[in-house]
Amino acid sequence: MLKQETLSKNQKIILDYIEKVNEPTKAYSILHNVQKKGIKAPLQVYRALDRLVEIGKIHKIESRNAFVACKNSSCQLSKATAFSICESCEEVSEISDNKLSKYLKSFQDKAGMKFKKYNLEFFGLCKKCSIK
Amino acid sequence: MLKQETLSKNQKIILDYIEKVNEPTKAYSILHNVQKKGIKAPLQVYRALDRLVEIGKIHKIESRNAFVACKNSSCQLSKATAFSICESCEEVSEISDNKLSKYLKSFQDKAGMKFKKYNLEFFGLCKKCSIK
DNA sequence: TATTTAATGTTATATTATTACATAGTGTTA
DNA sequence: TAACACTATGTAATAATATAACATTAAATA
Ligand SMILES: [Zn+2]
Ligand SMILES: [Zn+2]
Ligand SMILES: [Zn+2]
Ligand SMILES: [Zn+2]
Repeated sequence: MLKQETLSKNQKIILDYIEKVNEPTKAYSILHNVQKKGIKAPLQVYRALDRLVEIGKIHKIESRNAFVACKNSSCQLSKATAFSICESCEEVSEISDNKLSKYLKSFQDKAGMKFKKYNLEFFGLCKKCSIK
Repeated sequence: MLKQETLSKNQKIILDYIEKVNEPTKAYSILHNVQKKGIKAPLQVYRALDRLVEIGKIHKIESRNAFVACKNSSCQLSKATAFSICESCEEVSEISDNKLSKYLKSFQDKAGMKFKKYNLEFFGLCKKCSIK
């Protein structure tokens, strides 16, 4: 049985906002920007974020404590994510590379640990920032 | 010219503690445990942590906001890190796999971004937790 | 309907991290 | 030595991120 696909009111409001801004967004910035829609407390934001991450609609950029909408048809429910992050302008893009994801999904730990998920973050300078 | 190798007093105290506990440790837990050594404020801990990360003596586990000592001869100064994390017991180990690091170091982004650093975190169940 | 599961609302609080400013040590060089 | 730069330190206050606890409501399902 699949996880529910229909979003609740708060979940919709928050996903809409994240998709609209189209760049990494932080929880409290989301909160400030959706207060006019009736969302008043951090917890309402964090609960929606948790759920949206769980169903793969958004991802958390761990090194930045920020959230982005998934650009990659929901990444098999958030199990395999990779991002490039510009250390100058903080632009983030989701990497969609079949070879890379195959390689990582099948990566076998020496200690025999079985992996269910991974998150990879690359850091560097984006094209714009590297010519500056 | 290489970054300075000699650690300051606070840096030594904090690195010693992290190496001793030998598991992911959080900043405020470090603070509580080194107060008897004269470290009184969060900032003293965070400053030392920043420096130790910079010189590759420790790494930050981004998804856990925790720090571990490097097990891998300093990871070329923190530029290329990979960890496995057990979602049940929270055990973390640093992955040392030549093929993996070669593959990731040479990974070429489609947008032409040049990477200088990466961090990879795998999640799953460790051996102990998977037989439970 | 009765039950249970998911979502919401609200207040308070915990946890993680930084700003700002003052001071002290260390090495370099004029 | 004096002036300077640089690194590290000390301290207080506060910002930013995230969760606990508890009450209520809505939706799903048996
Ligand atoms: Zn995705
Ligand atoms: Zn950039
Ligand atoms: Zn290392
Ligand atoms: Zn485990």
